[in-house]
Amino acid sequence: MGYWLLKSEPSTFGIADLEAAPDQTTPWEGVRNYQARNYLRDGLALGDQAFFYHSSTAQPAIVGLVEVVRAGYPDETAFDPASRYHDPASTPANPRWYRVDVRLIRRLRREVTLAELKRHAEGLGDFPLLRRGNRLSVLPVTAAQWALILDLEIDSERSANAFPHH
DNA sequence: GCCAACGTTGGC
DNA sequence: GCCAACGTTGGC
Repeated sequence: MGYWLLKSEPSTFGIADLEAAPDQTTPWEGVRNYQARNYLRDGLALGDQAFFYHSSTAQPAIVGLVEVVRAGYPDETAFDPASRYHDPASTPANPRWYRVDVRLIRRLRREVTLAELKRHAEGLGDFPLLRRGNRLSVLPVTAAQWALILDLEIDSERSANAFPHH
């Protein structure tokens, strides 16, 4: 099973919006970056899990867990001139952009903030979210990173001790 | 194909 | 609101 991190600005679509959505499920659409598109089209598989991350907000943080309930398929918002995500270069015959459907597994018991993740940078290893200048809105997470972050959710001190600095 | 201009992202 | 990072566009 694969693990991922999905960014969203809570002012656009936050964890509360997902909670309120029918079946707590939403298409993850509007992604207009090729690398992120490739992950959505080719990487995220049915049953994969992902962190729901709030970006561009006062306290950037991982706030929930979601599951992929439909693997990559064309993002039809690109075909719609009325959509903010419209892209005339994408057509039904030759779609340029893709989306997946995700369903909420649960909110985290507490938010795991970006600042906290940075404090555990050493234990997390090469984590794309912490890379300088990172702007990818869909990014892969290793099984070890997934497990460490879920430990942080429960007990940040214990997790810090489990991955000590020198 | 190069690269300057421009737009967007996203932390602070 | 600022600004660094960086992807995209378009002239040449």
